[in-house]
Amino acid sequence: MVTRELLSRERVLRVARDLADSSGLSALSMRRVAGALGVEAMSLYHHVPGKEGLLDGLAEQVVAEVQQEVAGGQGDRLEDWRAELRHRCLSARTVMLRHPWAPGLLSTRATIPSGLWQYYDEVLATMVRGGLNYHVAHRGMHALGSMVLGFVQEVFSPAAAGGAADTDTAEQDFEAMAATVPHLTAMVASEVHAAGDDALGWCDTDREFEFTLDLLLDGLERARRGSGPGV
Amino acid sequence: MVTRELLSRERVLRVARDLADSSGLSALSMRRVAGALGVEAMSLYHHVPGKEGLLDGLAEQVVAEVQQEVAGGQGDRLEDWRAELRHRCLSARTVMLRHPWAPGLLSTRATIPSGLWQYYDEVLATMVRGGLNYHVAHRGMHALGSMVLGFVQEVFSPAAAGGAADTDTAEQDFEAMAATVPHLTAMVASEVHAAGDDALGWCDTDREFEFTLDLLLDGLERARRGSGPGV
DNA sequence: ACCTGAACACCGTTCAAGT
DNA sequence: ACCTGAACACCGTTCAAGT
Repeated sequence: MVTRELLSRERVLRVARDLADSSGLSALSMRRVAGALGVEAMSLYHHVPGKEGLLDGLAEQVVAEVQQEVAGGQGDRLEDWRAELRHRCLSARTVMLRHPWAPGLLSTRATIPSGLWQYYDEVLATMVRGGLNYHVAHRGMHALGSMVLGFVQEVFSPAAAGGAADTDTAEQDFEAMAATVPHLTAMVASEVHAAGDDALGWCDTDREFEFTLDLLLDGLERARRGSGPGV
Repeated sequence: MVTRELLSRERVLRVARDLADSSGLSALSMRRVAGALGVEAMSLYHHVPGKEGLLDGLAEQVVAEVQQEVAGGQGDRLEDWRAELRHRCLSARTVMLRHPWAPGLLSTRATIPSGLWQYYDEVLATMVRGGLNYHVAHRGMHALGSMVLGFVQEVFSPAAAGGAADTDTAEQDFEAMAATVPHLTAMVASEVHAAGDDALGWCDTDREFEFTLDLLLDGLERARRGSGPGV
């Protein structure tokens, strides 16, 4: 009889990632992952809270991989904020090309992978360091959207996943947030204050959408006139 | 006994859309759709080629709905290309807000909904009419990406859906394309010619990604200096 | 032609049982 | 504690049978 390596959350997620890489997301079943580990499907439940939990773990793993890629590409932090964000987007993109299923996975998660808060806080910090005020930075976050994750989409729309949006969360642990994602917290505070009484309007998605749209259209107009980024 | 309305592809798709609206994409099963129609699951196969075919039909239906929204919003074609594209993006967006599952569905289809070719041809035509040459227009198509569909993502990455990319299709029915999507055909021809010997490089996705990225970063830099679109 | 019942090969997950 | 077998409630789809 062969001494089998012990099962673990890490081992389950690693095998799941490899299976997705080789056969696509749709081939990811509990039974299939278990099979690849030489184990019964039910054994997975001791290391992962069900299928949805496994997918959440996979999403977090991808975010971590992006962070590694960003850090690995260069030791020092780039001085120019645009260069830094550019590096981040391109690094993220190589990760997404490695895992073509990742954008689809990330965009359908009902809950945001925990590591992503920190990631976005870093993106925001880069903008603020570059001299963007919170308002412009806020729009910048929407505009770059999931470009900082290496693909183009409004990353998380829980409604799309079939779940209801949880609007309370943001306020709920506001203080806990301040410690771990200081820039995001400050931005939200600043934007809510600027919105005045209309607290719900602090993140007017329609307006963000139009901002991004105009950014692109204006850029294309400049390219048309031959003064855009290297064509 | 009740005289039952005859089943039809249209009726199946309509009920499927309503079911997705009310319960999300994950609730869409052949058995559930059939149940909503008061019929057995197997009956659907006479009007729709399986589950995947039903989802394809749903995707086409959404594209058609976008076209209707674009046309309904205004009788005449807007004179300014930017205003026209802006109208298109915002119209598409209201459709996506109506069907939150649509972006996720569209982005995971293995084959492109047929109506979309025409739609994109119209977008391209608008750019060309506006004075963008094919090269800039090509980049514009990538930059606006799925914004013209009301959400932000590189729309179709068949690889993400678990299927292999079909690189032959584009050349295969090139001549048939010329009739139905003249602008797209002309653009492809122009870009392939410009790429010279490196025929594979006519659509260098990496370069398109960077172009869009720089468009956004440059726009944000302008906003930082206070000269961007209305902040 | 259109619809159906039974059947097949899969799912995710629960639960009581093993070690 | 960790893993398992059997079972349950679901899937998509095939196929022979009905009308």
